[in-house]
Amino acid sequence: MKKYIEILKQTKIFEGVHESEIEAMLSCLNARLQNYKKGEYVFRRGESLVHITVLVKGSLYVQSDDYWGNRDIVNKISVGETFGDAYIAPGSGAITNDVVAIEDSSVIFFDVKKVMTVCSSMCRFHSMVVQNLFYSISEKNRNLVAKLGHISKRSTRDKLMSYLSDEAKRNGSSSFSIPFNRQQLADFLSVDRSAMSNELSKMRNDGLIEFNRNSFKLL
Amino acid sequence: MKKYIEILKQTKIFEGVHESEIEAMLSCLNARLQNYKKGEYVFRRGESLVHITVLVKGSLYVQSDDYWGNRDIVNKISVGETFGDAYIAPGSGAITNDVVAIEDSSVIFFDVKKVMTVCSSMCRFHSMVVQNLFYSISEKNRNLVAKLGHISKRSTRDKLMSYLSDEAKRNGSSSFSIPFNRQQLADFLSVDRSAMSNELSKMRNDGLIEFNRNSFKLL
DNA sequence: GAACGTCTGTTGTTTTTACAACGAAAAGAG
DNA sequence: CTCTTTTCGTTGTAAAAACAACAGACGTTC
Repeated sequence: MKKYIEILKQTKIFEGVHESEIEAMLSCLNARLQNYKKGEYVFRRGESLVHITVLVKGSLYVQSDDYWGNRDIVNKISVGETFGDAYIAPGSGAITNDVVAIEDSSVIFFDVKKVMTVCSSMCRFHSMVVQNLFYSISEKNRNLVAKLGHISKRSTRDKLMSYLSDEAKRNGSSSFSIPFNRQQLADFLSVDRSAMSNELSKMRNDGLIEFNRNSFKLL
Repeated sequence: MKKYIEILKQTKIFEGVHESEIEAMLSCLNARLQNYKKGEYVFRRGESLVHITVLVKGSLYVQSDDYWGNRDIVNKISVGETFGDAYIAPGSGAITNDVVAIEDSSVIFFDVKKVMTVCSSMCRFHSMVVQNLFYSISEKNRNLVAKLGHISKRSTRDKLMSYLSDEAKRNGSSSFSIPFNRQQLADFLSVDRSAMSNELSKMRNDGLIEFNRNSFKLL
């Protein structure tokens, strides 16, 4: 597990915590490392979470399938990010989405009770980690609101424009790449893939955008 | 401001903090009370937030209007709830929604720096309030995910079923009232009001639901 | 109780999206 | 390189949603 300290050091929840202190916290917080093969489930809908989880290798999707097989990709988790944070508060109930490995991945679990309960020796780090958790979930919250902003647009074109202009702003450039292929983007925006492809072509014909595969440019 | 201590005591972010301690914190955290008439804006899109805000009287909508006047009601704020939490972390940027009073309302502002910075005399309350804030925003996060679950359904009927069954579960009964009129519900689910009304009628004809105004029953 | 404004349900029309199916391009495997 | 699989764009058709317009129910005010 020690080989991942370098990665943990760069995560949001350990921001401001020294490397040596992280190492000390690994045992203090009952840290546990778990590996997953591509396609394996880290969490399944309905489970209760009692750990703070950090992805230290690979990548994950937070997704949910409805009765009819429509897949909604809620989020993509990259190395250094935590996930499931929203469900570690008491009384949160079970998680409503699946978390699945897109590639071979590794996850570190921290005992949530140990993190939340202030002890005498490490108060400083505990309160700092809790504060970092707050900032982290704040950011996720804002991302969810942003996604809601995209999806709640009435037409497919507006959804695309909302998403693409948001990505352009995030990248600070009118040219950028997106982390989705067409099917994944369609799932993310909750629209039909072919209809979306069609709409993208129309937008290109209308001189609004240029694109090639997952590279886009706003005009 | 003291007359609202009873209300603050029952809020999530002051859970576990004694009444007398809250009173002490009011001045310590630079609390400020502000009143709003129905229709007045508490926050406008583009502002930067530097306060933790608690609604102590009335009710608010978090909403956003797009260029074409389509209104998306992101959330309804009731007495005792905090709002804007997600934007008080450093580097959050400006808020993306408006917050407007539905009726005459009162809001208490707390200095976020004072809350987040641990001082010597009141560490215990500070860390508790930060933890409570974390739990609070966790809950909002889950609500956003739930709303995303509704909206990302493909058809209007599925959106309604998703929302109504969620409300039924929340109320622990197949009969319940919703806090929206038709237009507001349509805005919440990002669909057309008349089309939604139409679909509700079809669902009644199909024996799925009964309803009268904002009272619903699942069959 | 009469007049007014708001909310809700209904209908017909237009526009948009979903769906299904297919060929071409790209990526990957052997 | 060749074969296979995946991804992407396109098209026609069917289904669904948006839109516009209106009438009845309900509430409020004077």
